[in-house]
Amino acid sequence: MDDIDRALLAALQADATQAYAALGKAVGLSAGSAHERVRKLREREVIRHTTIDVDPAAVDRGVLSFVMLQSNAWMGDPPTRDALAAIPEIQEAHIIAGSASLLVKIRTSTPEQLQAVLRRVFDVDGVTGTQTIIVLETFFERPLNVTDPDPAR
Amino acid sequence: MDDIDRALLAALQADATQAYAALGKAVGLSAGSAHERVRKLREREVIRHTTIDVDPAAVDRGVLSFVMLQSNAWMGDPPTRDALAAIPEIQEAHIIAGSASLLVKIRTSTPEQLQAVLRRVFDVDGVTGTQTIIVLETFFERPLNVTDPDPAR
DNA sequence: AGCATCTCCGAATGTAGTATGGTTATTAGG
DNA sequence: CCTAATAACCATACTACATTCGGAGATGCT
Repeated sequence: MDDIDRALLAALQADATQAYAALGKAVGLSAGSAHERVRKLREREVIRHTTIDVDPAAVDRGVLSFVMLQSNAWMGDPPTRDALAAIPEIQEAHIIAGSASLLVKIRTSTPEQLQAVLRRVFDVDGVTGTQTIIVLETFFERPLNVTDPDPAR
Repeated sequence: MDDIDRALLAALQADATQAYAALGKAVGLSAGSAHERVRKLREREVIRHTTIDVDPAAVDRGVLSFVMLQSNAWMGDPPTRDALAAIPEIQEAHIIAGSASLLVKIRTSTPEQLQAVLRRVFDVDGVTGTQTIIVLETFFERPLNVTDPDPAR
């Protein structure tokens, strides 16, 4: 994992459809060598998937919200994860420190649909309350930064 | 945007490297027709990018947190967006309704680095306070659901 | 210094992306 | 209901790229 690998990751984050010849040119390698490095990055699972970024509004998921869940028990076990994963509108779920215990990211078509999802969330074992944060506008959502050095090391 | 388009989106979300022949087979079309549909989805920008999913821990961004920012003025303007976008550790930034006014998603190598980022956030014009949510464990982060019908319509 | 390992390149082979033309299905209008 | 126009689909051909290979150079370890 050197600077070339990081440059390859950044280039692929920006556009994963480009040819290895172009990729190699961008980092100063031949197409074959670029290919070999990318293959290894996939093998090591530094690159986990190749995927597409879909416009939420175009598929009727224009309403974004974050919901913090209070609970009366430890929620870090598989049954809770599976119950949340079964709700398709939930895009992310995290266990958090602090007064709440879970944070989920939800995308729905309308606020009414959000209400329907919250009803399902309340049915998850252990959930005793919710606090909803409605997003009015998204400034940006971008790939994880891979190039910036870490000043601490 | 019919069921076939949605199936194509779902298949590409799962694996954007697969050949059009396989893609067509998955949705019941020839390779050429699948290609044509995907081309149009890109043209319409339903598909915004093709990108890779990088393991945060592998690039030293293993610490995830969400931070809510209080402010003493309206923060929905470009200067605020640009100031936040200039901080590479910030992966998402949203304007939210409620007592805070912004929510940002931050990935750092360590809690100490998070502290350094928060210092930079405080220097953004208008920011009067922060509330930090540390993520202990991520249950899942997955692509936007594109297949489930919306029961409301 | 010597050996092993790794990374690179350039050329080959095979596979997949892309463009084309003709056919069928779908829709709109008379 | 019938016709015309449009759009979607398929099969084929062509081009470009991914992938593999052998060999050369660099790097690091003993």
